[in-house]
Amino acid sequence: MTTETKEPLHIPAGHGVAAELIAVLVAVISEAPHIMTIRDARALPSGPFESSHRSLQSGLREWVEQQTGHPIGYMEQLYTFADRDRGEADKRTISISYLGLTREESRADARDSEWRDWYDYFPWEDHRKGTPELFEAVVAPRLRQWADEAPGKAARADRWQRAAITFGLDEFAWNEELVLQRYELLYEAGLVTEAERGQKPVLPGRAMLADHRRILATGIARLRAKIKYRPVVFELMPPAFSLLQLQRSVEALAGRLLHKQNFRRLIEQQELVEETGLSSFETGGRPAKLFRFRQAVLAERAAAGTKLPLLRP
Amino acid sequence: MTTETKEPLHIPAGHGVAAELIAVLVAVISEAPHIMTIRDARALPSGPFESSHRSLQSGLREWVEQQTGHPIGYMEQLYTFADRDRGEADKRTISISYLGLTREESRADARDSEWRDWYDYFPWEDHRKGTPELFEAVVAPRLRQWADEAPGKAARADRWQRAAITFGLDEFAWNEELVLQRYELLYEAGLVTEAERGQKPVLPGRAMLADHRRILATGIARLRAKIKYRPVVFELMPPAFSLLQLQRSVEALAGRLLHKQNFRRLIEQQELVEETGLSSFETGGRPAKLFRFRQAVLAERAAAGTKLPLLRP
DNA sequence: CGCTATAATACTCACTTTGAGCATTTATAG
DNA sequence: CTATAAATGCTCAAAGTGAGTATTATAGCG
Repeated sequence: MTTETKEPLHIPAGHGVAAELIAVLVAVISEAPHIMTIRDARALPSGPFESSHRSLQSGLREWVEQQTGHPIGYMEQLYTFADRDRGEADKRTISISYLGLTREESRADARDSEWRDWYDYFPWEDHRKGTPELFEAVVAPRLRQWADEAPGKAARADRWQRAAITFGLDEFAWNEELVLQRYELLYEAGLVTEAERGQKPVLPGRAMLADHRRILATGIARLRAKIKYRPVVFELMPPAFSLLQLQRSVEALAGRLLHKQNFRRLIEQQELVEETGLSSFETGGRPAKLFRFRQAVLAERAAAGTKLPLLRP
Repeated sequence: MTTETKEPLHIPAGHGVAAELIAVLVAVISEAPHIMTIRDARALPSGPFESSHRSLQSGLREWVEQQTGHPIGYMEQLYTFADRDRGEADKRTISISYLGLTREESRADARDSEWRDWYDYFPWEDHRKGTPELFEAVVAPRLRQWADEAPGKAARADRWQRAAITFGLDEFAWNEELVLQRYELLYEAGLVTEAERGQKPVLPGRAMLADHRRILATGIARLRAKIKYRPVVFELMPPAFSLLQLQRSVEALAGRLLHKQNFRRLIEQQELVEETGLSSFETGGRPAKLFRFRQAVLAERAAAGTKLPLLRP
């Protein structure tokens, strides 16, 4: 939808800026969440926005296909930010990031691109086997130390509260959605590599070029939030799947385990899936019925139900 | 948080693009939702992103203050899009839009800027007095007509279903969050002015320059969604307020009426507010206790509760 | 062939959260 | 003193959730 305007709203600025497109492309591969990477798994697929591109989305699709040989299915915009420090002095770069979901097709196109488990970059985000030992051993003590370094009692308490909330320490419950807040706090505390160039990282977890790891954190956070109120997981599933497979995928993304029976009840009562009539005999137990996603829900359920106490009409 | 990179990820594109910042600045004035406008209320505050700006956000703040004399409190990014059709041939414009919330201070700075009720632009969005007559009279019949114009039976049914869902026709319930979808559908159906330049609009509602009305729709939709799970309304309230005032503000934004007792229960059990000890005797009834927002919740409640059936640890 | 391990699937039950509404209290304006 | 307008309190049923227990269907094995 575009509108021509006879009178431009602004005189275009003299210098202009460079625009860059960046993709967080996600697939679930053997029950683990993966992202597409390039440059020895240290960067996300990206490239400049050019005048030949029809739109931001299509520009990004072109870059990703060119760099990874992999097409994107579902896409949504993540965030746009401007960097002061890169490139020429007077030239700013604007980066527009997108979240993309796809089914892995194992087209081993190489081209310096590869799928990587996203927990390689954020080991502290996987709580499927309970709270990682990392927490007791490193995260909590180091954050405590960082909090104690603050000048002033109030500032120390404040730092510790922030740490406790975002990492689920003390009485606070773990909240899997706070991926970005956690990364930024670790960055601020100097515990991840991008922060201290050349120094040995305090925490395990692969670093990335520029702020790509931060963008990845943004993407993970968005996806973890979104699976709760929109049927996006299905973009990551094969055409037919068992309910346990579906559950494992959600668990992989959320980084936590779910209650099996209640998970089924949720899926069924929301009528998100329908039976294919097929079964899978591959698990060694009772065969699982295979389901497919009910495309109709995309139309029916335009949005989630309200949380406001509405008045009847 | 910025990271220097010795090797830039990409060689900046030769031509570059122009970047524009646009604000949807909201305030609630006498129980009606308002937005800040410029140019005879036909445009949103905006201006080019320049190399002197420290960041996108601060650039936008500068423009808005300059154009309207009004500072912004809370801000969040809305969406970024690229337009082909504006400006020079080889020069693209990237527009980055923000949602801003503020308390109106009635600083009548004029300067060609003014607060306008957002329902001036979207009369069909206000359902506080029930479904507007507009629906029976114009919206429904015109959408029916538009649906019937589609080639092929399937396409006709499809169009009508989309219309029914987004506008709450037939059996579908009204969903106040679908502001953008509704505007885009009306645009597609040729019922709003930006679409048919020079023609008389079929629907009432003030048009805007370029795609500013679409950006406004995006902002309203975001805000209507967000008030349900984040305490953002308080950014729009005075320091002390009664619960009914608070309710009226939410109703103004959502465009629907709420159940009074249940609304209070919600606010109270979530401990969003605390008593100030003061009362308001201005309403002619029993005096209302005045409350203030509990700043602490911003820290405590980092995010909403889960909707996934978690397994206990 | 019957036994065992592994899942899938079914059903239960207490508890919490909502939607809807009635009832009571405390003001102001005549 | 009375009518009116709110504010505030309280109840109750229905729906939604968390946490289990119980039953059914396969494959693999001795």
